[in-house]
Amino acid sequence: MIAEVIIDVSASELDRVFDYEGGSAREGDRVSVEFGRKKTEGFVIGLKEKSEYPNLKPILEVLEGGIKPPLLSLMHHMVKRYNLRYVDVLRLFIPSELRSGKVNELTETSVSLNTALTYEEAVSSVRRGATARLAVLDYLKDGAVEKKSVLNLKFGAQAVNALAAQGLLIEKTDKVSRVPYKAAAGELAKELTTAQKFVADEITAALRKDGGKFLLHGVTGSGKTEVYMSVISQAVSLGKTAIFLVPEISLTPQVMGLMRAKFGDNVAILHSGLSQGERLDEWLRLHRGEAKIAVGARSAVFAPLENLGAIVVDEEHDSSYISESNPRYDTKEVAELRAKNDGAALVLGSATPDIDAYLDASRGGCRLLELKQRITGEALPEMEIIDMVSEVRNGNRGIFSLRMREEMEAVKSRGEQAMIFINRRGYASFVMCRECGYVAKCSDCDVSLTYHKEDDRLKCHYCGKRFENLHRCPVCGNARLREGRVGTETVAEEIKKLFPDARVLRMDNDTTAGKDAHYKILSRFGAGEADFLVGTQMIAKGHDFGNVTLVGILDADFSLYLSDYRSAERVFQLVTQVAGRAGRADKKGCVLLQTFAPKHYVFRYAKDYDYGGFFKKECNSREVSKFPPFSKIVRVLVSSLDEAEATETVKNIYKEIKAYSEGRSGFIYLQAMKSPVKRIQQRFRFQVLMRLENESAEEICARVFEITDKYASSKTPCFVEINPQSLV
DNA sequence: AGCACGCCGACT
DNA sequence: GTCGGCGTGCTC
Repeated sequence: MIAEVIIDVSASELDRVFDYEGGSAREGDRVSVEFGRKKTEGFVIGLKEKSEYPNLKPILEVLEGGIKPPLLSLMHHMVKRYNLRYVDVLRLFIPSELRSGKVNELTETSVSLNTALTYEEAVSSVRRGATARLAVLDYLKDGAVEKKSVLNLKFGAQAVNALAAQGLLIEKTDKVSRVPYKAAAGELAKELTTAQKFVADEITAALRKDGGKFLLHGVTGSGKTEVYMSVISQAVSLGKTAIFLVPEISLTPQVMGLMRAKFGDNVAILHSGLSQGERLDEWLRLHRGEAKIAVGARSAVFAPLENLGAIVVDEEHDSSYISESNPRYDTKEVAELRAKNDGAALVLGSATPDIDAYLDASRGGCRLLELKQRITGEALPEMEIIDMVSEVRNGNRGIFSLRMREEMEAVKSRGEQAMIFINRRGYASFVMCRECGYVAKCSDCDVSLTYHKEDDRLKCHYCGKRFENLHRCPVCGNARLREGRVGTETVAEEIKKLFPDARVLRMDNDTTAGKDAHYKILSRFGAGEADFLVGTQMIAKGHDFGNVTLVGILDADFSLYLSDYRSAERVFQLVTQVAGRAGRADKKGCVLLQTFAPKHYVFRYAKDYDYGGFFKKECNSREVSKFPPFSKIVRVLVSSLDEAEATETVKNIYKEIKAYSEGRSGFIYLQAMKSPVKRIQQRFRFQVLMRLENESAEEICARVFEITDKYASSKTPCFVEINPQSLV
């Protein structure tokens, strides 16, 4: 047999099939081959009888960790759908630890008495006075099996090794898995409510047949998690496997604990927070079929499982499901493909579904299931919109409205807690000269710098570069500098000013650098170590704190006016989610939302938790203006260190697409331009932006892929994004 | 991506 | 005369 091999080297020139003498290799095998005159690794993606090439080299070795057939078919889809390289997709399927070969599997040797001899015989063959050796034999006399490491520690390695050399002991070496969060425990789900049971039954019924797609729309606190758990355990009890996807940020020990408590060793956790060894072992447990449930962020959709029963996507609206770099893909689309191939049930769950997903459901593309009540039966916390325009008119130029301050005071005096949400980190979002208008900018990116008071430096939020703080304007020398807008740091400081004895915790990208930092901050807050938690969106994700009775949302209009068709949707999702943090358990909570646009429809619907109303309104306006999901936005992004080369390339690409667009329908909009952020990390960025009719998008994209690939080089990479999350 | 082959400058 | 610069082209 001839094997079609993709070489494991990430370069576009090499990303095609090379034929090898296959030997016993099978499809999906990871193999070692000679390529050129170097030994490399590769993946067998196909087998055939004949090759056009006369002298083929042989496959040298089949390595561990091959790709299972379902994933191989997924690879083909992804390569085509997202215009990706085979290698880049294949690499998603295999943990990097396995490819590098740097991380080894852990082994453990256990020791017991050689059963061919009796204890007495063993003792008699040991020199008298060899107390350590006799002690070892005594320890093992009743047929005990003990880890060698333990015996070594107790009696000394010398004694143990000597006995083993004499043949008095039997050594047995096993592979052991490093299982993360072993000790983690969570509260097991209570019995399902009627509503939960109904929903779970619907999904399980499909799971028994040939799958199907479901959108589970459930208000915050309606117990979606219990439904997921029930579905997954049904899948497992039918002898199938399951994947549970969560947004990047919510992969906390709490979630693990819950999963471990319910499924024990049957669940494997795949995420970046694990040590390399743990990651490899968890993956191998799935690969070998020792674990049947994979939990993780988006890349866990590629878990090496066969016979899938269910894929659950929690918080399906979350933007972390879309990979925006390197191999770009949409996890939900991939999950749908996988589910379809395996006849599995796909469950997308959210309190604020993605407009696309909800539209799909309302058109019958998938089954809509709803949970309208909180498990506790309580109402959702009351939301109050505070008009900051009138606040300013009344002379309050501070960060907090009067109402907010009162409520904060009240919460504090009752010994309860508050969460204050602001969607900007740092202290000031820009530093500007009052005299000449100079604004401090990053040297490598075309963005203004943010002042961080904590380390008295200016930071670039795009590339992370840090700069000395300015004390005078570098252009005119003026010392009068103005700091614009507030961020998490400013808010935290302001609270301390207002309530000098308040304990304030801050949570944003800057305070969560370390491993598990998220969790640490949240658990400190949960333990009542602070009265206020100030944070960016990361505080919004499903953590329950019973003592939180106030949620304050500052500057809720932050992104409403960005030229992004999705901004209203994002604000709605965020506000709803943040609001859901208030008043769980037995205490009534309230949500205060400060905005300069109190009449905006987003807030009107968010206030009443009226997702349906919002959806209708939003859908209408997008249909009228022909924005997704009623069209596709496609962008070709070109970047280069050399500005002239970048412009040249964009022009060429634009010209070809333009020529192609003429005399054919499907283009709503087509234009070449500078990217909104002209430079990032020293690279100049230009783009061709287009909006396409849904019907012809696929065909046009295929052509756009071709054109783009023609002009892409390593010096000036070009890539195509379909419905990008942000147009930066 | 590597690595070899191949054609022009400064070196014991 | 040779050692070595990295441009170009190939890898089943």
